Amino acid sequence: MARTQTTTAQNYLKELYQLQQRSDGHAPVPLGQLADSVGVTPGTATTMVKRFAGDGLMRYTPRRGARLTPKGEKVALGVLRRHRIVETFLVQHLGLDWSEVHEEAEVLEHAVSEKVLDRLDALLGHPTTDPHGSPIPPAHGKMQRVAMRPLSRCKAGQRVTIGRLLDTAPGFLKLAETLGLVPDTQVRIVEVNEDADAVTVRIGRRKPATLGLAAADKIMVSND
Amino acid sequence: MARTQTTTAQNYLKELYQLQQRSDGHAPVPLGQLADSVGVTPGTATTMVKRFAGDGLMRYTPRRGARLTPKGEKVALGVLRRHRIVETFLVQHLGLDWSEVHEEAEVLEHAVSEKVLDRLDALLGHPTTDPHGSPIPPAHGKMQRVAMRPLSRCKAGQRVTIGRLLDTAPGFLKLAETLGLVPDTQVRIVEVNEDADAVTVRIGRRKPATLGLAAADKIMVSND
DNA sequence: ATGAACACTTTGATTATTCAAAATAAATAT
DNA sequence: ATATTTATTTTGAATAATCAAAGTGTTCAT
Repeated sequence: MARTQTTTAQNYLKELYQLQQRSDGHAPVPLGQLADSVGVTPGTATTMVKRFAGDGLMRYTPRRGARLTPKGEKVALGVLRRHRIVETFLVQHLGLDWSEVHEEAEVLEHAVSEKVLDRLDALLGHPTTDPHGSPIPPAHGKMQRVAMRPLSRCKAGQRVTIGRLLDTAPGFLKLAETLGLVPDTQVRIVEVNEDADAVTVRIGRRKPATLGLAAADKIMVSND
Repeated sequence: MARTQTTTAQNYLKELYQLQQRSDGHAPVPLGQLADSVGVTPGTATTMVKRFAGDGLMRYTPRRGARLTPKGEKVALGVLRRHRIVETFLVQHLGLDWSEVHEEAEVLEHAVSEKVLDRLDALLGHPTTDPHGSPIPPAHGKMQRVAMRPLSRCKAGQRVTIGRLLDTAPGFLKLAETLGLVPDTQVRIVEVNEDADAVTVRIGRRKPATLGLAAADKIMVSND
C-alpha cells in the first residue's frame, strides 16, 4: 500500500522519473543524482529509496542506482500531470509569468485533488503540453512521445520549431522569453560553432541571438 | 521567528481563531476544544500550544486555555483569507459544489502563494465573503464585522436575510442548499417552537421548511 | 468538605524525514 | 597492481508531530 501519497514520496518519484527520461536506456539512476534532484544528502536518498523499493515503487540495486517500477511510474506521471496542468492554469488564467510558475506548481501539485484537477483540465481545454512545451501525461493511457532534438545538435541553415524548454530555472526561462525562444516559434539556425561552444539562431527578421551549447542543449526542437 | 509557516502551525492558529470568535469575550479557549477542532488528542494540543506560546503566537495559561497574540492572529487571518478566497474560486470558476469546497480549501490554503492569492483575488473581483457567507479577511487592515444573529433566535413573523452558514459539513450545506437557505436569500420566519426544538421558515411561495434549533443555530441572518 | 467526574498535562514511545560524519566499495590514475 | 579519488552506504542523532496511558488538578454534587 505504501505512503504513495506523501509530498516527499511524490517528489522522489517525480524526480526519478525525469532522471530516467534524460539518461534513459533502462540503466538505473545513481542515487547521488536523485539526491541532487530532490535536494537531500546522498545518505538520505539511500534510506528513502530502500523504503520505496520495499513499497514496490522503485527497484533498487545497491551501488548502482534505482528505477521506477510500473507502479512507481504511474504515481510519478500523476504528479507530473498535476504539475503541468497547474502551470498551464497559472499562465493562462492567472497571468503569471512562465518563468515563475514552476516553483508555484512544485507546491500546488501536492495540494490539488483529482476533482479540482479535472476541472482545471477541462477549463484549459485538455491541453497536451504545459507552457514550457513539456507534455502533460494523460489521465489514462500512455504518454505521447514526441521526437525532438536539442538545438545544440542542429546544423547551420536548418529551420526548426522550438518544442520544449528542459530547464525550469526562472533565469533561463526569462532569457529564453526575451530572445523569443518559446515553444512553437520558428527559428533559423545561423551558425553552430563547436569551438566557440555557441549556436546562433534567428527568428524572423529579429537580430540573431547566440547561445552557449550548454544552454542550447536544453532547448528541444523539431523539424519545421 | 518560529515555524509560522508549517501547515500544522497554521491549522492550530486558524482553529484557535475561530474558536475565539464563537465563545468570545477574551476568555482563553480550553485546549480540549482546540484539540477537537484540530483533530488531535488533548495531550498533543498541550504540547503544541506550549511551543506556539514560546514562539509568541499564543498566550497560554495552564489548565485554563489559550488565546492568540496579535502576531498569531495575523497569521490566522492570513490562512483564513487564503481558505476563503480559494473556496470562492472553486465555486465561481471551477463550478464545484459549495458543500465540497471546504475540504478542498483545507489543503489548498497551505499551498497558495501570496502572488497566486492576489491573482485569484483580482480574478474574483476582490470578494468580501466566501460562498458560505463568511467574511474574507482583507489583505491589510481589520476584518469587517457584520452584525448577525442565529436563525434560532428569530421571532415568528420576522423577515430576515440569510447571511452566513457556520457549519462547513457537506451534509449540512447540501441540506441548506436544497432548502434554499443560502446567503442573500430572504426568508420569513413562520414559527419558532422552543418546545418542539424547531424553527419553521418559508422562502417566497415555497413550501415551508422546518429545522431543529441546533441546525438553526448555525444559520446566521440579518434584518432585511 | 470529600470523593467522583472531568479536563488537562506529563511521560514515554513512535513515525517520517533529514543530516553529518564515518565506513566501504568502485573507478581511476599512476 | 597499488594508491588516490569519488560515489555510495551506514550509523548515530536530531526535529516535528503525534498517540496512549498514567498522573494531576478542578469542579461539582452530595
